[in-house]
Amino acid sequence: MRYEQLADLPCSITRPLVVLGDRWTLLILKEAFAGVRRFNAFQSGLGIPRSRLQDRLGRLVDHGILVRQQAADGDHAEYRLSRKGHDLYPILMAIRDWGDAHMAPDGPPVHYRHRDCAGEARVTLACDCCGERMTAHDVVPEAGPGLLAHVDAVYGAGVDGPES
Amino acid sequence: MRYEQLADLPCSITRPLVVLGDRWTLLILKEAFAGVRRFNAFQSGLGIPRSRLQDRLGRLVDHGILVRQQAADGDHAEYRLSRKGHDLYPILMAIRDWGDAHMAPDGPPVHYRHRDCAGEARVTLACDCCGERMTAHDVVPEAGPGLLAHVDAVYGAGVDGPES
DNA sequence: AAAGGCGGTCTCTTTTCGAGACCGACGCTA
DNA sequence: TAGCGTCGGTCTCGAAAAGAGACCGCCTTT
Repeated sequence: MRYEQLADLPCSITRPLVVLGDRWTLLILKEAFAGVRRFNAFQSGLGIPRSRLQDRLGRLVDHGILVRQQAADGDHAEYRLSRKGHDLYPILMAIRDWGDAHMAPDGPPVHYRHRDCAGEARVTLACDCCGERMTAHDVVPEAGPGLLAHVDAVYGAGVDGPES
Repeated sequence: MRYEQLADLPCSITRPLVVLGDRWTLLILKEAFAGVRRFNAFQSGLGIPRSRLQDRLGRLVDHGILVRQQAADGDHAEYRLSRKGHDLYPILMAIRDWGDAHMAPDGPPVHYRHRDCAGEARVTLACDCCGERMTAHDVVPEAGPGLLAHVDAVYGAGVDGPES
């Protein structure tokens, strides 16, 4: 039970990872972005055990990342990305960038091209104010409102901190 | 043994995930980017079992993501990010962006500010040719050199495909 | 000599995973 | 209408991984 408690920490990296950080979840989402929607297609595409897939799809639906519905034409089930799930795409592209750079000795297996353009999709880290490109060295962490709310919730609002 | 075999697939999302896709690995790296270098600091910072931490640090060192060395001043061990490890930062920032957007009801717990600037670090997906911002809908996958090399390796070079 | 910090190991129990059989519902087709 | 294939989904069971916590040798400090 210790691991799940990490989701309560006031950290926007930790909280998603409690949901996404396991063997299969991000691979399932990768398939979803590739257009896969059906249970059996996920299963055969990844080789994931059926019971595991069932569990992971359920969790993603519970978190509002996938939406389960009946297909319009037939009557089989469909798992589609919600808006929230769709927003995960930059994460997968960031992983791909790293994979292309460090785990693809023969060059990228797949180009992710811009529709009707010679270019390719790339993830960049930049300042949303001045637009300058950034690396980890340029980043300074600073407490935000979510942290203060967390402190209030844990130690009670109206006090300065855990001194009592 | 099935899961590890995914690392052989010609996919730059799958291959990194076989290394990074488990409960703790990305959390350990998050700590590393926060400046943590010592075994006990990782352990107490995350609450990870010591044996688990030992295993994960070893794997990250094996993959050249962390480098283990003796500290300059004292004689304790130090785990530092290599260049390859440093390049993982956009992945963590992409996760954070999503966490801030979808799992931080009270606002971001932490701002990741640009040094000496009011702005904040943001991940964006854009075309490396025309610079236009992109989403999953704008991306068209296309076979790259790594895929062809993989086909050659599996089916033998000099043939057109798996027809033999 | 005692105490405490360090990275690291070992053991034991619980949890999760993997493989594959199995299920009912539905749609074909003979 | 009986047989067959496909669909999403469930169940069982042995194997692998995770969690906890004690334990270790080494070193420094007191």
